[in-house]
Amino acid sequence: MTKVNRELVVSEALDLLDEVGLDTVSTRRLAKRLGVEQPSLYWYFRTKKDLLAAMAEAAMAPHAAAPLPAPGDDWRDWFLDNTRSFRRTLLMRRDGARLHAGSTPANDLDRIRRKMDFLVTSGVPEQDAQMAMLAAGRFTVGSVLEEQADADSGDGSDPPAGMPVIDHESAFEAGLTLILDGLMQRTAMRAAPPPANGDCPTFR
Amino acid sequence: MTKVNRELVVSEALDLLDEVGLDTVSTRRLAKRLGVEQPSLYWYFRTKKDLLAAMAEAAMAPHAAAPLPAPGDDWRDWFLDNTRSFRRTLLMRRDGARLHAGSTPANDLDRIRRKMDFLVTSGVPEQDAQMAMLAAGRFTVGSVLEEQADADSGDGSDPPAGMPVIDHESAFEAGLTLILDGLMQRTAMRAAPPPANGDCPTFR
DNA sequence: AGGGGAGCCTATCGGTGATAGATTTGTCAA
DNA sequence: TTGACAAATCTATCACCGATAGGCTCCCCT
Repeated sequence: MTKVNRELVVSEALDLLDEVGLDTVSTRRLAKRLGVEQPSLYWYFRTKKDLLAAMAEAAMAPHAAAPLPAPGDDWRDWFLDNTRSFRRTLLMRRDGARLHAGSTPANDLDRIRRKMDFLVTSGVPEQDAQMAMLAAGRFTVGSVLEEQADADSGDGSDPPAGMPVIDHESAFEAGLTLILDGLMQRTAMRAAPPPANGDCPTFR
Repeated sequence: MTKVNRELVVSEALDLLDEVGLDTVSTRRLAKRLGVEQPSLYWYFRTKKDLLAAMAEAAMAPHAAAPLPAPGDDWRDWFLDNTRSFRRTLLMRRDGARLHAGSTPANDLDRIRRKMDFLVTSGVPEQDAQMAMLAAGRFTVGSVLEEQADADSGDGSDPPAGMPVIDHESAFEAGLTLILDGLMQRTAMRAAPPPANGDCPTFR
């Protein structure tokens, strides 16, 4: 067979995840798919949690590969796009949010710092920038978690009895807008305390 | 023994959860604690997922028992307190957020409607109110998920190497403030489009 | 040539959720 | 009083799971 290695295990594990869902991913199923016996996997990973952590990190590759903000970019647009990219990446894999939340991901510190620096340079107070990034991330995880939970559980019927069915995309965009608007307000308050003209700042 | 019943099973299961954590809650451990053999539990619950769902609902009792908003209340204060109550309830049980997120909870439709009506009556546009409630809930779940993940995984060392350690409570309050500020801005925009006087609306 | 590690194997362990089917217990009617 | 019937619990067993112990094979480097 085509030589097993750590990367291949993770890649095949992610494909298996898409096929059967997180609860059904087992070392035996994965081993069978790799044409190998189950204990062999323990050569590459000390424990299943380690495997899941590697899967979680690999699954986030698309978001991690996204270009960092350039100096000229509008920080508001970037904030929106960055959060959307995070959501899209979580949605790419079945149970992606659960996979991500289940592992304490080794944050790419340097990347985060670059993003923070960009916001601060753009005029966002450091504290506010940090809190907003955190909030947007947690809001996104919570959102995708529910979205994927809905998709997983049966889904083959008509439960919305009197409850308005909500579009996940719209709900996400609405929440994200709330966060950004809140952040802009704080930013504007520090930057230009009393707007001279008579109208409320619209922020583009 | 003191007669087993469905409620007792759930109650004892929640105590077990606090002691050993979600991953270690097994039907056998629970049975032993109840002075009963493992298959007996299947008289009360068709499946373990059903048991977990019942646990999740019971764990939310404190939040569900909180008083509904009264007509005179300030909707901003209520929005904050309601979200805080949700968070506090999730934090009361070990792995409370995972337990909650794992089950598609049977929403108390009537209660939600009452809350929505309160916001709308207070002058918040219905669409905005709905989106903000949703956003706050998802942000809260995401926040507590990470907070409890931190608490669970080891915790016995010094990982913050160069990364600023963040206080969960502060981070939650900051994010919640962002959402509320965003919501207030939208609300004010609809209610009083151009503020006549020269200063930006501070919203109390 | 052969030492040694990388890579995989077999065998097995204790634990898990779940089912089948017998057995006890409690209650109410004949 | 007895008998039926259902609620509640039991024993026995399944298939599967993550993990460990220890052995075999092959290939590279000296």
